[in-house]
Amino acid sequence: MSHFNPKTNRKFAIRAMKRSLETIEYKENTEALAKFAKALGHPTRIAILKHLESQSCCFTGDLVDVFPLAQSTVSQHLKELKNAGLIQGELKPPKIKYCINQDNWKIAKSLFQDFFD
Amino acid sequence: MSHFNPKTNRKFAIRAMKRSLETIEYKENTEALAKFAKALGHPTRIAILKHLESQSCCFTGDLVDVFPLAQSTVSQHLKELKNAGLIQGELKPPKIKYCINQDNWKIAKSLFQDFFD
DNA sequence: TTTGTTTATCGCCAATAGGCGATTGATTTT
DNA sequence: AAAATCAATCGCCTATTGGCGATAAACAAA
Repeated sequence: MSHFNPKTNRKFAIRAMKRSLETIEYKENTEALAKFAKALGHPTRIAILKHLESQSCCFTGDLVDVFPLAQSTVSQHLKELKNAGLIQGELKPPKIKYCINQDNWKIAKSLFQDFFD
Repeated sequence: MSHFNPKTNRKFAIRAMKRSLETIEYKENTEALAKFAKALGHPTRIAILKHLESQSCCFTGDLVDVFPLAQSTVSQHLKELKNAGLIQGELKPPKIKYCINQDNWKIAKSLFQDFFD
């Protein structure tokens, strides 16, 4: 089936257009995995997590010293890792000690494992 | 150490400001892992890869039928997966058959494995 | 109470991502 | 040669990301 576009003087295919306004239904693990992956999708955040793994825990300020980034930028990355559930902050006033969230870390680990067979 | 801001009538801390215009040096694997993770950071792309795993291979059109997304949108996701090296396209004119790129898949798998201990 | 220390948040900006319809280009089929 | 099929790309739009400096908020220390 085709139609004619007088403006361009060309044929064009009729296509059934779609709109994803009907929010897509994914299998449950799909979105969880994508969320973890997205949080890991920046080299600075990978590096932060590696640092937390080796140090077990650390303060925001420690990371600011490690990376050539503004304090606000580091804080923003920490926020994203926290929102994804990969880390957690413990108040040690006036500092905050960040650690890997072991429960979610295990979940993420197994989601990636399953995904890659 | 602190200074005084006459505009706001407040003290403020002096902070050594940083600029990351000096492009950051990460360990090699860090950026590779982040790149893979970024490509996996969208549920549609996860779903596409799961589909490719189960079917071994498929055409763009098949995916357009599976997802309630426009053909151009699906094509865009495929492009990103291809750029990340996770899939590859084989010409079967006039179609294109997409498959998992097994070599890079193995690399990604081991990077994630190592990362999660 | 004031000062200093530490971290989060705000406002701004530029760049990227994600979605779409329309179009193009390649290739088969008729 | 003409028509149909298929996938990539273009242009457009909006939303999100990533960076920064400045400010605010919380608390310890003096």
